[in-house]
Amino acid sequence: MAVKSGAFRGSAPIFAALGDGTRLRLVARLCAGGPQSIARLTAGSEITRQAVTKHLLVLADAGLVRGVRKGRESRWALEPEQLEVARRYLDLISEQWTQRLEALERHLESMPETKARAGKRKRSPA
Amino acid sequence: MAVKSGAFRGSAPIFAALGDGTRLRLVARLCAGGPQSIARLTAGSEITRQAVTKHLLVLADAGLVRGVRKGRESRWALEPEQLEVARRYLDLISEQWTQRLEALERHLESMPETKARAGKRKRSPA
DNA sequence: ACCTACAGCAACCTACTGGTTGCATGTTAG
DNA sequence: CTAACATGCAACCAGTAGGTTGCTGTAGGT
Repeated sequence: MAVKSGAFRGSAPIFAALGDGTRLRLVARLCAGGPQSIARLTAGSEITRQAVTKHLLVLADAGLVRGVRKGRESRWALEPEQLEVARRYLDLISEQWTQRLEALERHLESMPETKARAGKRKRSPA
Repeated sequence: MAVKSGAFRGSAPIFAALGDGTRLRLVARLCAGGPQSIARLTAGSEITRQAVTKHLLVLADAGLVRGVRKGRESRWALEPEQLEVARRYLDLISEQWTQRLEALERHLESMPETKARAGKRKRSPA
């Protein structure tokens, strides 16, 4: 319920931004190496500087990253807030799922005699 | 470092699968409503049954969901393991980022006199 | 002043993605 | 047996995504 009501509205673009190997690598690099210029991020990568730029723009669009022009280079840094949003969303789903399981278990335990349909019980009660 | 070494190898496809609004809605529905048939998942959705099927297949490909044919219908259920993988990945990145920040702070505090470059100090030491 | 490195912009190409329609197949209820 | 239902499979289509090349602009070093 709670999961359906709006919390996820903004989450999909974040996941989509993280859903590309190259971009995920960029995020990891920015996380491990701190704010870096495009040229530095391109070095060691298999792709072109322009491709890196595009990916950074996608990440920025999702709010995962932010870049400021500093002199002749532009430094890009991780912006952890949206990352937290995604994390919270996954937490929410996980939690809701386990709640479902527990509720189901309780339900099954509360009516072993109600209809006494053999084969559906978890613990055969002697 | 740790974030670069392999942990993310399988994460990108998971994020990619979650990176679509329709699919995210499906996940939410499966989470809130439990295992359901395709027809039931299609009801209330704007798209075709076939589209739903395709999305389910994508989710299944990422290991997020699993479906078994039961009679004339096939019941699809959430598979929370891969969800956990994604969650752990985000945890890892977040943690690593805060560690970076703390290390940076310690570093700045440990050398206010080393070179004494004015304007970079956090607390002007009188 | 000049050369070089860093970056932005635009056009273009290929492949994949989300979605559709149409038809075939298996299953359950009468 | 037959009708209605739930799926599966295949072809097809438009739009977008990832990537490239080429050119322009601008900031720094010497």
